Amino acid sequence: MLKDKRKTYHHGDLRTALINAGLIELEEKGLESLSLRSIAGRVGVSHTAPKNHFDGLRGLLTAIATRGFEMHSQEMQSGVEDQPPGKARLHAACNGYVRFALANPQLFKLMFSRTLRDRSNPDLQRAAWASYSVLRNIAHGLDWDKADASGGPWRTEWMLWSMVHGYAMLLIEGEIKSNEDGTPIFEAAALLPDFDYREEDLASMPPPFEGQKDVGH
Amino acid sequence: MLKDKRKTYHHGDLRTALINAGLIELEEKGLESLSLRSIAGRVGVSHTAPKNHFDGLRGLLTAIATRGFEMHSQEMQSGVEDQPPGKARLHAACNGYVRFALANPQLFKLMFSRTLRDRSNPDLQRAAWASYSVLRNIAHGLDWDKADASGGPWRTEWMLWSMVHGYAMLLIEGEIKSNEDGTPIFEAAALLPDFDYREEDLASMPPPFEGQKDVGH
DNA sequence: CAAAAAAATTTACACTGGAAATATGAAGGG
DNA sequence: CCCTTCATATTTCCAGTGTAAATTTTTTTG
Repeated sequence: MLKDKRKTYHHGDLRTALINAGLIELEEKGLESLSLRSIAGRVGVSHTAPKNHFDGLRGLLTAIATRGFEMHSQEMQSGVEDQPPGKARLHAACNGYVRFALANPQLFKLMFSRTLRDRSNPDLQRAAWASYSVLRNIAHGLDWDKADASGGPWRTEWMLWSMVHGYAMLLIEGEIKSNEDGTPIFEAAALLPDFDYREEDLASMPPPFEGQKDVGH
Repeated sequence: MLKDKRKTYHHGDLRTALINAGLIELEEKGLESLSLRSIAGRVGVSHTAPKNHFDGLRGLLTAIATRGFEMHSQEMQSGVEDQPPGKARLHAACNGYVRFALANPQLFKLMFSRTLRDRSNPDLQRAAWASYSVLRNIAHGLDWDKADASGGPWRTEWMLWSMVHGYAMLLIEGEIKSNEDGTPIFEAAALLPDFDYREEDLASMPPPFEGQKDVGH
């Protein structure tokens, strides 16, 4: 009765236990020195036990990254829903993007590391796309000063994404200095150009990266 | 006479040989699977030989990153000098920033990895500052639509840096898709807001991150 | 030419992730 | 109830990794 795992299996729900332990170890030890053995050890199983649930370390990292994208989506979405449609939501989404990165720096870096995770994993792709869509859906209504000029509709969302992602990265890596409590000196939204905002339909938007229709590169 | 190393030392200039070999191995094997032993092996020395010239793997990576920032500066500077002062130079610098990152993705990631290099190294700091200064000096003349509003003078340069850095990162990691030849679909400059440009003096600008005066955090 | 210092090697150690064979325990069928 | 089957976890082993200490080799210095 001490250990009440309600699972029917051998030892319990090792899969999610490993992901949870991985999330903790990740921020504790850092992405670089994270080890499969220490994650397994934290759960109390041998270092080869994860093999039954994940395709090696890479597979576990992929699952952790997937969880990360789900958290990322939620962090942005929660801030967005409080705000009225328009510029306020855009600002909330951008601030949420950066807030998540600063709260989970190692996880954030893992999520965007091409080599450490398995990008062909469908769950990961779904979660990553959902996360990006929060930003994308809000960005679509924007009418940007140069929007009619050179490029297709991707230009505005890539510009937004680049800005907010770069700001998060530079803050995490300590290149841009932040307040003593870790919060950025400028909110992400303070770096944005002063967009005009207009509502439009979302129909004719192509995907911004290899996701959805384009799944599997 | 076959091996004409004009150095007076024991085996030659092992220090720069290791850096050069490291640069090659880095892009060949990738930042994650780079190994001190394989770098040393490529030069033809034992894996503990680097100890005499660098403070462990971290020291070698720091030296490689330093070299990277020097290359980065040059890549931006070369593009800038051809252009007339003003917006053209800004665009050239931004394009150079991203061009370098795409040409040396692993090196670029190393340069901005807080944990892999030793940020307290003075040579690294100097080189990183010089690289950033190219962008910074050009950014200073910009009068941005919200420049008078919330923040100090850092806001414009951080916005520029974030945008261009994020774009580079997302391209490198394959999140934003590029042309078949690897070049980006949009030049970095095409993502910039339409700045007004005015000349001003550079006197009252505080440093944008822990560099220069602030050396050593 | 000898002493001192620098540079590189050898050896050993504590780690890592992965593969293969083995043990454990739960589920399903007679 | 027992027996088989199969998923799960462990044990053992292996090729790597970076680092430290002692040792050898070479260069520089006096």
